[in-house]
Amino acid sequence: MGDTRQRLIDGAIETIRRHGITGTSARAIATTAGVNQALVFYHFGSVHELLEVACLTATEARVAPFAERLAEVSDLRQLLDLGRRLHAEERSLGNVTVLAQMLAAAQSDARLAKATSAALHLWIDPVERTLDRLLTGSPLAAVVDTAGLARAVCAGFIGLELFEGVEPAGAQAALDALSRLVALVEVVDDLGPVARRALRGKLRKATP
Amino acid sequence: MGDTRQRLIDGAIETIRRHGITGTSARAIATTAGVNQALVFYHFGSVHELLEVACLTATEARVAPFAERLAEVSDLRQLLDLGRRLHAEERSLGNVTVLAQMLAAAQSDARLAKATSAALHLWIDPVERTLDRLLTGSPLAAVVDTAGLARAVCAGFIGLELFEGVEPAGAQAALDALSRLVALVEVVDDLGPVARRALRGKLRKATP
DNA sequence: TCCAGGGTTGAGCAGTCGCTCAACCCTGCG
DNA sequence: CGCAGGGTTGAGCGACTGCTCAACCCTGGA
Repeated sequence: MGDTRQRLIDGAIETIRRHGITGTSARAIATTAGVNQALVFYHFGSVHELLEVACLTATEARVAPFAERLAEVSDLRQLLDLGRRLHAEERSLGNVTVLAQMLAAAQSDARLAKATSAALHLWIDPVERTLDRLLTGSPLAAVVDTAGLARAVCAGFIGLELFEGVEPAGAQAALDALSRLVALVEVVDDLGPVARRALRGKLRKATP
Repeated sequence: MGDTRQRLIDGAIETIRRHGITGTSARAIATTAGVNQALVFYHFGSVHELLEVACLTATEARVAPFAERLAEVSDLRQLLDLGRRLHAEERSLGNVTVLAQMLAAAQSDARLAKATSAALHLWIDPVERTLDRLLTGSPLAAVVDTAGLARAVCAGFIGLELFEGVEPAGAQAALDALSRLVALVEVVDDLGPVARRALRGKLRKATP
């Protein structure tokens, strides 16, 4: 019966969400899971192990619907709008609270860092692949590093997730502003040879 | 004698940096400060209070050299390059570890959230003012919300700070990619009436 | 019917947490 | 000199931490 195991994973996710990493202990997890605290160690060996599994599980669940819709995205602006809608319409879909909290905890725990990195790439990799797809054939492809850009996009999302706790309105405003910025980039892409020549010239002399 | 008080603040900052929020207790802070643990409560009343002061102090110290150089920035690209250099040349200048960790902890503690928000604005506000200055007169000013954009920029920095622990190379790549993206935006700004008309048209039909 | 074994339980261990407190040192003022 | 008071100390409180363990329930096979 994997029932208790699953309840513990769900309990861990729920506990991190509601009380942060600092408020997440074996007993706290077991309580929200409605289960005896000794079962944490019977099923996972340690709280660390459970947290790792929980982080991966939570991230996988959040990434899934996002990755599906990524396939339908056909330009940069749609990509960002997708993120913005996910963030706005349903926090349980778009948010990355668990991952953000785990990243903070992983900062001082090498074992957690490895598993958290894996979860992080569940976000980075699909975004990077989508960027690769969108930018092939575009003059942007020559100058923009999709790997770096994907990391920047994910870092932004994670940072905004942390803002939510202390300044709820700020996250949405930031996403809106970004959405408009991306529209500008696309304009460059639309403008034809004159703009592209200017762009290349500018980048040549300005890029380090 | 404000000596002990200051040592405790420095100790708190150092402890958060080295061991994260989860590894930061009154005893741990006192130990790295070389001071008796009871002094935490004598000088600050509670660990919460000390953490709040430490977060504000650390953030102020990091913001100061950044804000100085902000005055010399004359376009968007220089702004991002400044952030990139600060991040690269000296972690103790550019990084925002303490703030990132406090934001994570504040997620589940309303009292911490207030002070952390204040520290957060030590970053957001100068960036927003600089963006306001850079964009006055530019056609970008009409479409880009500087408040939102400033939050997006800071969120990106904070997210990248968390990346550093689990994927050290990723942060720099992300900053490089962003720097190139901003160069594109400036190209739009340089291009004259044709591009601006296209830009306005695109934004009109695409902005929700 | 018995028994083996996965799953579960509450008690409890050693250690740490935030925090308090009486006792102390040291400096400066009357 | 005495003594008040800011600053400091180590001990210790109750609560909580990760984790262990013997005892238990329950189901399935012999």
